[in-house]
This record gives sequence, structure tokens and C-alpha cells, in this order.
Amino acid sequence: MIFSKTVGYALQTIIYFSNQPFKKPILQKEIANTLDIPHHYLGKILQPLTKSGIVGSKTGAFGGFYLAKPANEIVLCDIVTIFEGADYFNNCVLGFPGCDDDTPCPVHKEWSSAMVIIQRFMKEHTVAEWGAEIGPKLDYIKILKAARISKKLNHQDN
Amino acid sequence: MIFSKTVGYALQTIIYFSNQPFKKPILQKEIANTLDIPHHYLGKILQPLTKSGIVGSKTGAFGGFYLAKPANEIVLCDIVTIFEGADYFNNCVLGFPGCDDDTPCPVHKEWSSAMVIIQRFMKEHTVAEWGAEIGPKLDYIKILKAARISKKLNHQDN
DNA sequence: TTAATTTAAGACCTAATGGTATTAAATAAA
DNA sequence: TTTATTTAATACCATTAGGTCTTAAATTAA
Repeated sequence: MIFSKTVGYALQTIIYFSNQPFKKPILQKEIANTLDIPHHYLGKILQPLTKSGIVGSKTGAFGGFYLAKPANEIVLCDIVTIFEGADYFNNCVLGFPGCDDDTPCPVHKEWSSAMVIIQRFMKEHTVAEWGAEIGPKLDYIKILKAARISKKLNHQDN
Repeated sequence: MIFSKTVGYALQTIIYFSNQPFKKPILQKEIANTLDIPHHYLGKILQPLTKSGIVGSKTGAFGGFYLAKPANEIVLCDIVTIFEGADYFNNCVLGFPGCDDDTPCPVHKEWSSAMVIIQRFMKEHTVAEWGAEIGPKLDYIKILKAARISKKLNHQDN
């Protein structure tokens, strides 16, 4: 996978939010359960998102997490940047630390022109575009989850 | 960085080979030193490459490693596949385990069409294209290495 | 045959990522 | 005010990635 699990979970969460009533707090536990993310781990992921201002939080009874910015102002790249840093897509493929436009690695130029495509994707598409689509898909997450649990149980039998 | 350090090192190594006389064994130590890769770690990277048939090896005096296939028959994708598996570019961005053309995640279709571009890059360009270019660039690796060493020494002083 | 050289293999250590559990602090309602 | 609820913060554990070290095995040449 291109991104870390953390980033994957974060992206899922933000897209999930965008399909919920704006600024209505949702329980961390509920999000975790719906998306099949370990819920304490989700807590750790939500905190940088909260600090960045993309997500808002409310402690105490009837609290939870919600999008603090309208979904059509959040792009996928925002999320990646929070966890992987701004240069994620600009770093040298070969890993040369000094590789840039001035002292390029052998692959630099052509690689960069390929990366522009995926950067554009990450920057131009807003989370709002996907929100409506995720609702119906939550079903298969539940199915997968159930399948995983029964697999685990079978494994214990052996 | 998109790829692991391991893949970065592997790519560097293969490209470096392609600029050396064909099938002439080069010392692991020498490669490591030139590319500034921890040399025992390079040993571990070279073994899957050797098993895959891309690299050949010769033990004992005057032994070493060399390209076992002509550089113009090796594409960058071959290297990535050995270390990250064949599906690296096909896995879901959001990390949904069941995401595919039939049960796509919200982002699946558009993400896939962006990934096709970078897959094409990885599959169409052979290592031979880059080999000639790397020679002159080895200088800046040495400079970077020297800079890092002096930085380390300064750090110890404090 | 012996000694030197070099990869092969694997044990081992360290740091980072992924994941769990606990306690503190904030909020809301009875 | 008290209690229940929920995030915040942090300590901790497990697994993987990155990196080191040692020994065995293969090869070459003296």
C-alpha cells in the first residue's frame, strides 16, 4: 500500500464524517466500530486531525468528533500532509537525500512528471465528492469484519 | 517517501550496476561505500535480488555481485515487486481490504486511473536508461556523506 | 593444503509503526 | 453537587523495518 495504515484510517474517517450532519458530534467508538478501526488507535489518529483544525471535538456527554471545516474545503492531500509531511510526494524515489531540480537523481525529471498526476488528484478532489458514496459501502465493511471475526474463531479451533 | 528505504537502496544499486561492465563482479562493500548504504544491510537487500535472478553473485576471492540480466530488460517495477509485492500499486488508497473493481471504495475509480500513470512509468522505463546518468552523480553522494559525517562529529562535540 | 577473500545465512539489536489500557479532565444532566 | 459520559493525554506492549555482527561456506591463488 502506498500510504501507512494511519493515513488510510484517517482518510476513511474524514470521508465518513462528510456524509454525516455537519458539526454533529459522533462518538469515536461509533466511528471505530463502523469503519472497523481499533478504537483507541483511532483516538490517537483523531488528535492531530483535531489540532490541524479539520476536525472538531467536544468532550463529555453528548460529545464526539465532527468536521470543523466544510467537506468541500478539505482535499485528500490535507490529510496526507498532516501525517506524512508536506514533502511526501516530492521526495526522491531512489531515496537520495540531496535530490532536487538542481542536483537531480537519474530518475528525477521523469519521476516528478509522473508524480504531478497523483499530486493533482490529491489536491483537486475534495472530500465532499466522496462522502455521499461511502454510506452504502459501509455494509461491506461490516461483512468483511464479520468474516474476519469468524475466521479468527476458526483459527482458534485448530 | 513513497517507497521504503529498502526499495530505494535496491533501485540505487541496480541502476549503479547498469553503469558497470556487464557481469563483472563488484564487491558488496564497494557498492555500499559508493552509495552510502550500510553494507551489511545491503547484503540483506542483495539476497532477494539474487534469488530473483536479476542479480548474480560469486563467492570467494575476486567474487562479488553483478547484473545477471541485461539492464535494458529490467524495469523499475521489477525491483519494487520483489520487495513490496505485485499488488503494491493496486491496493486501495483508503486501506479497505475488500476494495476492487466490483466493490470499489468511494475513491477507487479515480485513484486507479491516476495510479495507471505511475505504474506505466515503472513498467516502461528500463534501468539501462538511467545507468549512464548515475556515474557523474556519485560525486554528490560522496559530498553528502562527508557532510553527514562532519555534522555527526559536530553533534558529538556538543 | 593452506590462507585469504568474499558471499550466505542467521542471530541479534534499535527505532518506528501499529495497537492497547489507564487515568485525567471536560461536559451535561439529574 | 454528583454521576455518567466522552475526549485528552500518556504510558505501555507487539510487530515490522532498518541496521549490526558473527559464523559458515564457497572460491581463488599461493
